[in-house]
Amino acid sequence: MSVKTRSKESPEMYLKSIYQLGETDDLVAISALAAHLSISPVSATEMIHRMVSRKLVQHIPYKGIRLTEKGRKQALAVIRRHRLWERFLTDRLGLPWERVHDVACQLEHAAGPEVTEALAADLGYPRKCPHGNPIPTAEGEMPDPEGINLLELTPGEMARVEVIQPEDTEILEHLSSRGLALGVELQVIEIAPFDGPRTLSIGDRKVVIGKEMASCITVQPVSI
Amino acid sequence: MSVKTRSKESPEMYLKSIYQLGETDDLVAISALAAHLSISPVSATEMIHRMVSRKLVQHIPYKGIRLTEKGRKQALAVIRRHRLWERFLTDRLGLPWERVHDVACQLEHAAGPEVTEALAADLGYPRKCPHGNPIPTAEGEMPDPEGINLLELTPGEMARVEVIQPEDTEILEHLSSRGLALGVELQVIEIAPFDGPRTLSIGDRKVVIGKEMASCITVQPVSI
DNA sequence: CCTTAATTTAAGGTTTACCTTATAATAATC
DNA sequence: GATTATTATAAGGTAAACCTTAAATTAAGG
Repeated sequence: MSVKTRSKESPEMYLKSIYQLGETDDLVAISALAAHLSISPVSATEMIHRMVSRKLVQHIPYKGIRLTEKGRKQALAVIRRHRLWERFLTDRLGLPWERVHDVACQLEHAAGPEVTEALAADLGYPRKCPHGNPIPTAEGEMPDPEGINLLELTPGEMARVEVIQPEDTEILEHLSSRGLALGVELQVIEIAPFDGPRTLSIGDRKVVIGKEMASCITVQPVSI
Repeated sequence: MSVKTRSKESPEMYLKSIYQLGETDDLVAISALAAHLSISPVSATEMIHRMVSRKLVQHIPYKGIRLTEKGRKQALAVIRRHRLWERFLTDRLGLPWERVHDVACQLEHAAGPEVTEALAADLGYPRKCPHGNPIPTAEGEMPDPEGINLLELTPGEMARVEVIQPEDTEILEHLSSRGLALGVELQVIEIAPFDGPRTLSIGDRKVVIGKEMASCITVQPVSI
């Protein structure tokens, strides 16, 4: 038996965040990272220094940070565990997909490769998490995401929901309550002037969602 | 997103230990607790103070400690989660029972009641962990253990293995490699003089195990 | 009763991961 | 080139859990 405080947890959160933020920008600003993790930039800088000394990230002062290959591998391992646990929670335990993120955040730090791969096997090697995000492979590769942003659709176009990005349960429940879910087919009815809120047709109802929200949804256009 | 260090982990380990040690003795010596957790008695005392202020344990100076009702409930909740995860790891992921304890130790801290009960349901509300220990109920009751200690058997008696207590993987693999496993039937062939090592007949082989080891095994006598 | 052993308290230290406030350095823009 | 905003560093603090060493207290046995 041993107690010892788990020290890998925080760095793993950082790795995940840096990876995610790094998908859009090559160099991630520490201030952006701090905001994403809801911590002060000073604390983030401190931690980055520790992670630099562990060769997990590369820091270009006044420019930003970037994962090293080692850091990238670790980040993908954490993301893999996270998304596999999410699948487990929905597929095996029947929890609603809107609510599995937070639990998976706890579980993701507690499972070595042996358990992770056994879990993946049990789940039938799923390729996507319940929100539609691709699950990194055991070899540390992130499959290319498919689809386009909902914002890119023009009125009249139809599409199938591929990814619902937000991690916040409240937001997801909001979207879910309006019929938005993975695989659902929708049609853009109208875009308010000046690139404003979208009016969508989902099933037999009309739903209006703001630009902010719409940008978090990835879709696959389908021919009418 | 939030980082913040998980502070419930250590107290939960203490609760588990105190519960386990409290099964044999009403009052648990802090030194015994410290030894069980591999920490210094001074550190243990410190933590006990914190737990007393949270009304989890009762401390009678120079005598020992005891769980309060609140502490007992929490301890049983942790043990329930632990044993359910163990069952999950063996039953669903196919990991060997000798090796699931450590992983379960990580998972036990990461699951609220919702997840725990969904897990219990998925597993079919098992009543015992893979080592034969009873799983506390969701209501916070610990089922009475059945069986007697292997030490109590006399030569010639036959019995079925009910519980294999040790948590150490090495020890468990040692026992496993000699054919000892839950449900296995054995017969006591001989007890060395002065209450010494036992020679057991398991299947078609003879196995000698020391008193220490034997005391960790609970059996159910079966008529010949 | 007195000594020994166990227990507790005190004092000071460590690590991790956070915080704030303030100053210094750099980048970007006017 | 000077100003502004961002970024970094410095300094000092907090909290949880651990550590050691040393002194004080209490229990228990001869």
